[in-house]
Amino acid sequence: MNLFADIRGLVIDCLDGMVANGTLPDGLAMGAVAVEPPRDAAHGDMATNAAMVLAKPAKMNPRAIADALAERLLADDRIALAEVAGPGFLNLRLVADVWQGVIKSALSDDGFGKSKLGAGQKMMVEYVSANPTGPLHVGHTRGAVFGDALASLLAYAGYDVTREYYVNDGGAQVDVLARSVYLRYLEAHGQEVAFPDGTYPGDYLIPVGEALKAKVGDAYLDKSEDDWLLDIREYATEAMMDLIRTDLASLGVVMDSFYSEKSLNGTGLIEAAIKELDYKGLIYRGTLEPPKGKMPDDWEPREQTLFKSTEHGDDVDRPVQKSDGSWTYFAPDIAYHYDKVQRGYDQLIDVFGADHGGYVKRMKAAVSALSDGKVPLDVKLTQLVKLYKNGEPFKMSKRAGTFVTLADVVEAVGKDVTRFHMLTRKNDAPLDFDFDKVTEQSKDNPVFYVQYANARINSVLNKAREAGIAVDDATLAAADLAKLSSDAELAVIKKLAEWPRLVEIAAKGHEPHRIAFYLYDLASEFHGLWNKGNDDLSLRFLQDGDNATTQSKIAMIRAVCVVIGSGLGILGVTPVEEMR
RNA sequence: GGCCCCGUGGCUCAACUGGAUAGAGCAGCCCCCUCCUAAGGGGCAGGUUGCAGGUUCGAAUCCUGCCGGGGUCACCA
Repeated sequence: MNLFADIRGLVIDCLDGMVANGTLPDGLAMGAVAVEPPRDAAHGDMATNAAMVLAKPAKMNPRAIADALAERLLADDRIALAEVAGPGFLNLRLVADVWQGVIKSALSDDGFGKSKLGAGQKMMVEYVSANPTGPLHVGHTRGAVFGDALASLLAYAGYDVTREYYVNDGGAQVDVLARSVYLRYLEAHGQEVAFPDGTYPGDYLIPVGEALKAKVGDAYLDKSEDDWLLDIREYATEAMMDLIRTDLASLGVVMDSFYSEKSLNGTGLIEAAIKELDYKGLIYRGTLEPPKGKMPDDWEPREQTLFKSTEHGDDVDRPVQKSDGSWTYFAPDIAYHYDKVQRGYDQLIDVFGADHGGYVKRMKAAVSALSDGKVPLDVKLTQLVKLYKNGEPFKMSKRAGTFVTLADVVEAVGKDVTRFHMLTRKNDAPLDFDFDKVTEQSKDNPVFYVQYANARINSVLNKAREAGIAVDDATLAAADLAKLSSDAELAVIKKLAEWPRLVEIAAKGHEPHRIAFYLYDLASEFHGLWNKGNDDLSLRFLQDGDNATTQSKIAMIRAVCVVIGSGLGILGVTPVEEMR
């Protein structure tokens, strides 16, 4: 049940009726007609902009449209009041039992708020995709949390979602990894080793070197790189992916698939993708201009194979082959996205770190070209995470050893806090992460605030059970909900009614942070009502000696609990039943 | 210099994608605990949405130009 969608449907029906009897002209586009919660509760329960959007195309006075529309709406028994306000808004007030029905729906629907918006469209969310050369750090953590919550949100909104990780196991960086592991392997054999520039000196490779020794013994000692590079690369990459999978699991992130870059090499897939572009006339040999304004010292003109990405919105054409004929990094990426298109996805989302911002236009150009503009690609960039400890910012530095990994973060503050906190900001806004503040148990910590609401509800449920009152959902859904008629209670119910609509807005915008903010608002309504019970005993949830009223009130807070559970579920956060 | 993102009370951020009087939290001041967890709630104060134009019934939101902050910029991935 989506009350706002229902009422919008009613508005559209009324407008159609007005077209049918000649009040409105034919052929009006109704798409912009919206039914929204008002910013100010004094304006009523819902507002529609129908009169204002239609005034111009209909060449009519908005008030005339609004008046006629109001008359028709009032004929519906859900509408208690419809009045024209401001520049032509039509403010609606609904009869109380419509609101009370929201609770029934929340307690008995299978997934109140679940939407069919996506209509089963195939959607791929690619995220994390960190190089398999080491553990995940804080930046990856944000991308992982964001991508994962977005995927869950889309699934909740009715899309058929695949979560995929693109494994960059085909480039030079995995050779570097292999050499670094080889050094650790020598070290495991008791040799003194130094880590020259261009190798990874991190401690995390020590156990990999030791494990390699345990596996192959001295087989690679005193051998040239040609003898071991491929084997060790394979071995080390697997070890790193195990590490990464473990990191992700500790965050509650589970991918549907890992797609290997290496699997594109030597299989003709890159060639096929480039050929497809060539077929569309988008591949040519040419020489790029040097970048404007900033001339690299060692710039020299080179003839390369280029992709005419400018025809699909990019600023300059991009090389797919280096001057020596080998593929650039971009080529397998094109092939990978071509594969996504061929696998039949209707929409693609890539989640990148902000440092990949320069990559967005060419990737979109590639997908646009390869799908003939049919498959939209949305690239979401997650901004920097700024770390604080004791209120002081501290920089991450590999050299100084202040390298903060995903595992560090999860260990310090836990999965739930990490996830929720990272979703309380839009993806394109920088995020402060203060190790002390995020675990603080107070109101300025949204994680806690929402969890506390949930815990309070559970506490009341327990008390009710102890008092021998039935509080299972079926009983509650059948309670006499007409008893919920105070303004304070209706305010909570109205917030609940927004949930299905909010899910759709968040899903359409690819904006999971809206879920976090909504949950905070909902918790706020709940805490407010709770406190009103201190002054006005009739607002307390447990009404001594009046089980029927108690059950109706508990039905309401149980509905809050259901929505908090669904919302936290989307964010990947476990609701707590008790604070401690 | 080109491109991308950001600029909203002292601080950190929202604003339902163009809607009504721009909302929360923190910090400040004032109130509310014999009572379902006060780990909470209520109130006061605080704003020319970086600046200047434009588009229209209507702009924090869209367009143009500046200013400031961040990211990124050929044969790296």
